Amino acid sequence: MTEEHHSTEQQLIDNRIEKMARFRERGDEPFKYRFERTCSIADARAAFEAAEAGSENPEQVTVAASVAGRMVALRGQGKVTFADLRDESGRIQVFFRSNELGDDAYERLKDLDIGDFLGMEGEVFRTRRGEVTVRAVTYTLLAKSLRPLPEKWHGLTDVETRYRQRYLDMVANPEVLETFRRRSRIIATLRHWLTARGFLEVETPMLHQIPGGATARPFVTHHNTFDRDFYLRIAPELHLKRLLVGGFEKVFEINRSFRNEGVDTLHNPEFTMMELYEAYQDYMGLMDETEEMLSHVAREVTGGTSFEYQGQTIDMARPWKRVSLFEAIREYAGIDLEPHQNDRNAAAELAEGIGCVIEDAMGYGKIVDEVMSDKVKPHLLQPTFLHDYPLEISPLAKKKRGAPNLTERFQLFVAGMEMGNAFSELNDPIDQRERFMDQVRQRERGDDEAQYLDEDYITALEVGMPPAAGLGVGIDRLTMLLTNQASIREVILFPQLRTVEARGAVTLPGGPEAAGGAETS
RNA sequence: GGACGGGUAGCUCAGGUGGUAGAGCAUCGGACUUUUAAUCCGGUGGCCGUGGGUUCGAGUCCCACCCCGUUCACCA
Repeated sequence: MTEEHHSTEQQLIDNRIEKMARFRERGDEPFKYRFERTCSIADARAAFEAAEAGSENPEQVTVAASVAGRMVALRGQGKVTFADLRDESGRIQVFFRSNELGDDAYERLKDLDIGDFLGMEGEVFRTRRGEVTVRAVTYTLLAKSLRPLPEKWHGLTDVETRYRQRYLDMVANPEVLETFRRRSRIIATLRHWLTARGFLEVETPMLHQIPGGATARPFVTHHNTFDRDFYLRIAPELHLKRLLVGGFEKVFEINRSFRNEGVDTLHNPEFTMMELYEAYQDYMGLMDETEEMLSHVAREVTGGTSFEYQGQTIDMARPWKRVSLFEAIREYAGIDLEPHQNDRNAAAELAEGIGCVIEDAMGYGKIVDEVMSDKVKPHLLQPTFLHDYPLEISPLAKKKRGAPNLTERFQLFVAGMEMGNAFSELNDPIDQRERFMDQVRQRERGDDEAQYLDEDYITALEVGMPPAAGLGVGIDRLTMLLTNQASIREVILFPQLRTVEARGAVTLPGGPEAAGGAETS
């Protein structure tokens, strides 16, 4: 052995590079520029089957077709070779025969590998074994694949590789494509439903000077020429409501928010939210609309309102259960926190009595929230609205009519997951300032998730915002529900994982050392 | 951050009590003109996650660390 040590993987790659080089030596560029297909693979199959069905001699039917796709299997058998070709529409068997292609072209099949993209002109026919197949009249290599694909039978199961190299996951596990098609359809359906009802789709900043609209820790980033820090938004809420001040009456945004919190099966640092705001509406009216909208989406993407989620049957048919937060706590936790709104310690004692972990820093609102999360949420399998939340954990919601310690707020739960959050929007600037000040006091007491005072937002409310209701829906979780996935990472194309040292890693431009070096405009 | 499970060939996985690292698929060579997890014959291929330690000897035992998954805590 005179050569230096090569890994198995490198040997497999070297083989393919040599094959690629042979194409070049023959003057056949292994990475083509264009190929004229006459049809997709699914259409080729459909056209053939239609012709066959309409023929008196079905055995003799052939249909001409040019198709292209990735070769995903190869079965050589001497002077004939079978392969499987796949495009986005489906898979079809292709057939190469020595005496039809000629010896030279047939020999060159040896320089093809699984994973290569091929284009071919051929005749669709049915083999003796009954499989619809394209017989190649000519074929051409469209793009060479230089790395081996995962094994054909077991595919790719290693979750880490599936997430880090999603393209391999997609090639090896076609059902992954289906999950993300459905995600796209969920979003398209929502968008269509909203725009059809007069909602205007808008885009508001993701770089915020003051992170607001939610209780969460933000990511910090830095603008060089302004020489100041920005925060990646934790919610679009405050900007969307400024648009109601400005004169839009129905707006929505579907895009990413970022929260610098833990990662688990329900949380990714960047996630997609749909938020909508509707002037002259309140939270009860919005509950009706939420029901209508989401049951419509479920029907559009699953074919019905009833479907399986992780072994449970979920039924999204209207109407959905509506129960006040305190009633739900009485029902599922067996304690009544409602009478203790001015006695935080009594509430804490009751909560601890049923096994909840209550910290000293937690106020009444957080205790209620804790009990709900711990004892109520897991029971809410069928779509359920909990409504009327404590004031102190709802700083952007209007006080409930006739119950000023509560807010007109609801959350939607399905399959034990929080899916949505909504309220009658607080539009009294004096009240809003007080609520913000209360948050600021909580922050000063060490709660780093408490909200910041946003003076400009108060100014906007002072200009005047119409009564309105707003809703946020977690699109990733909605997608989990409607694709029967247990982890949020299965519905995010490129979920965030810890970085590992990449092979051939390069230093990124624009880093601290490179600052000022690269002029880009 | 804690607990539990995992990391062995390109992929999927085996490797009782420590003793030269295995299979299937893929790959390479050969046979084969209707196969489809094609078949048959032969071959190549390994920093056993990383770094220490114990030992004559470590994939295996000990310690630390890295990464992934589940879960608890926190959160949406």
